[in-house]
Amino acid sequence: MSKEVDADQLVASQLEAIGYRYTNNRRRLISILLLSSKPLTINQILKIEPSIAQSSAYRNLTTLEEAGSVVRIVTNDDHARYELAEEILEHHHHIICSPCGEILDFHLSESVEKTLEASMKKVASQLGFILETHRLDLIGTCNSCSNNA
Amino acid sequence: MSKEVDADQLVASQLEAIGYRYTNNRRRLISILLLSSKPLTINQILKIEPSIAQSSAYRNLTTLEEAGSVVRIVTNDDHARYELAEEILEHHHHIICSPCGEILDFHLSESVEKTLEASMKKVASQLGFILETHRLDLIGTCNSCSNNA
DNA sequence: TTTATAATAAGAATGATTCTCATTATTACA
DNA sequence: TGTAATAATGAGAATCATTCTTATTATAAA
Repeated sequence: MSKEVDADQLVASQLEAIGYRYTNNRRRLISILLLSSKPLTINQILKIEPSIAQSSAYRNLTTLEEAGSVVRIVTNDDHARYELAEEILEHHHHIICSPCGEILDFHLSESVEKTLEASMKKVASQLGFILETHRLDLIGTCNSCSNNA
Repeated sequence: MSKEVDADQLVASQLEAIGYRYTNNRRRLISILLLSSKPLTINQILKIEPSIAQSSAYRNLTTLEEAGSVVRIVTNDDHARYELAEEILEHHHHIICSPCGEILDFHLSESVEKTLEASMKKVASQLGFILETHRLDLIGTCNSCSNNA
């Protein structure tokens, strides 16, 4: 009962819920993201799977985002990156290398996460917001950028 | 001894440090950001001060970012926003309305902030990153978008 | 002042992303 | 099992925020 199978079924039902099909291109995109441990740019995805047309990749990743299967991440780097939604990957955060734009995932301990969540809930209600989710990004310089400096 | 004066002097020295001048356009941009309680898009800034050429606004905000006076914030909304750097505004976080892209600032209590910081330091060193800063964004729906839904 | 350099404004160029449209695949159902 | 209706695809055109170019103007140093 691999994680891959679960993800596949989940995505299938998420697409179906909004009247879309789980086509070969979409399966391929999900599988690429599943094998990657970090968010990927469109270019990185197309390098892995050159047979998908660029316009289809953009269109399908947008569709998968609407379905709630994929998340689009933008940073100051000018290429957006895509990764599987937290429903598939588990809740996590990003550490971003500001020189090269590379993004890695990490997890906070459950207790820190709980503390944070309580504070955020309070803040959101004070400001009249309905809270959907939160995002914690660490910004810094990765090992290889440090060495090439 | 207003905050405005302090900010002005700080920006002046930040620009000087990298060999740039604190011109009228740049003063105007800083003053607009100082009066705003939230990050602004280029369009919002130009609406407030239409006499600044769009290209100058982009160029100068980039210059001010290099100087460390201003921060550029990108979200999934496709207009970047600018606000004064934390050295001027104090450390804070953002709550973002996903329907309309609006961003408000908020603060976490010092104790929560401390807890977070300790965790982040650990994570960064484990991943071989030199940590610069962090960013916590709450994503949700603001009051007026809730009402118009 | 004169001279060198920085800043400005206008518009052109760039490039990621989105859109268009003709073609192909898939589903529903007769 | 075909056929109509609809969704997905791929190629390239279009869009639009941002950056670049260039000629001109302002500023600072000597």
